[in-house]
Amino acid sequence: MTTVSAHGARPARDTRQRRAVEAALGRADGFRSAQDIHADLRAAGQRVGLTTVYRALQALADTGSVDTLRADDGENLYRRCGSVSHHHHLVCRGCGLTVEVESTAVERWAEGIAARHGFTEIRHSVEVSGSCTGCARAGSGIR
Amino acid sequence: MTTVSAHGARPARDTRQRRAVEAALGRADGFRSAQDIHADLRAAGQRVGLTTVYRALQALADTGSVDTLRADDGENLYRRCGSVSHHHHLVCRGCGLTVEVESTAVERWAEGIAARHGFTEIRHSVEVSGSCTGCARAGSGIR
DNA sequence: CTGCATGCAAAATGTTTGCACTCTA
DNA sequence: TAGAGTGCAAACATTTTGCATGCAG
Repeated sequence: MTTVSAHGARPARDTRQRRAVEAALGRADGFRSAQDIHADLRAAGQRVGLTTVYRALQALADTGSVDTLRADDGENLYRRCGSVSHHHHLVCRGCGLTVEVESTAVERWAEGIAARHGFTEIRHSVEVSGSCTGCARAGSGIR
Repeated sequence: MTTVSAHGARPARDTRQRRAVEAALGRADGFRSAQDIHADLRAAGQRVGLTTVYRALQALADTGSVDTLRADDGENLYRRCGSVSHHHHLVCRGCGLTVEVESTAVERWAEGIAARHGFTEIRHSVEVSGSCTGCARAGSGIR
């Protein structure tokens, strides 16, 4: 990490495509990949380049206004998230339903073991996935 | 995922390249990517195809004899791990030094919140990274 | 008017697959 | 000897980059 100023990046210019990406992100409930967003926009008649979607999403992530998550297959997923504070996700592998969960317990645990091993500049990622009630009932057509 | 029998896959045939990959994995301390292993072998004079390395690593992962981890940039990392039981990793972003940590606390937390939200078939991934004492001192030439 | 933003095409990455050949069991 | 394992090349999928053009500020 070379002098990265997390969160607060510069404002970013206000363009049609930028707004479109944000809107699409707002419309979605769960996490969406750049490609998903691109398809959504295209389906909605909005013409925005894939490259731009990637750049917009990246910019939003830098700002801290969207949450990032890496799917099991390596795809990057984004989601406009409600709480600004640090939190983790509980995602349904069946339908993508996402619940934001908070846990000072885990945070502390991470800090703790890291410190115990002499590590500094801690960063952690915690993802919990499963099958939500609906999908479990549907017979786990789980990914 | 279609009918995957986690862990105990079939024995796998004993070949030179298979052994080479396992050996390379054993030589390394931290996590290594398929490409890394391939380079290591090649450097050691061992001639093994990249494809084979990928396949061998995948096979080992299926067996459960190696740990898998996804790097920040999406690369898949592997490591021959000591404990067979479930555990997480504390990785140094500077040098790759890895410490295996166990935590029934986190396990329980994950199960708990998942259950609270009606989720079943829970799966979770927890990764903690930071800068180890050595690297911190060296002035965080952190990735 | 300045220069960040856009978008196309091309490049880069990491990983997988088709297929003929090799070698283990 | 049967069939798993190997390896090369080509296919793939996602993301990034070069560069000419467009538009916000």
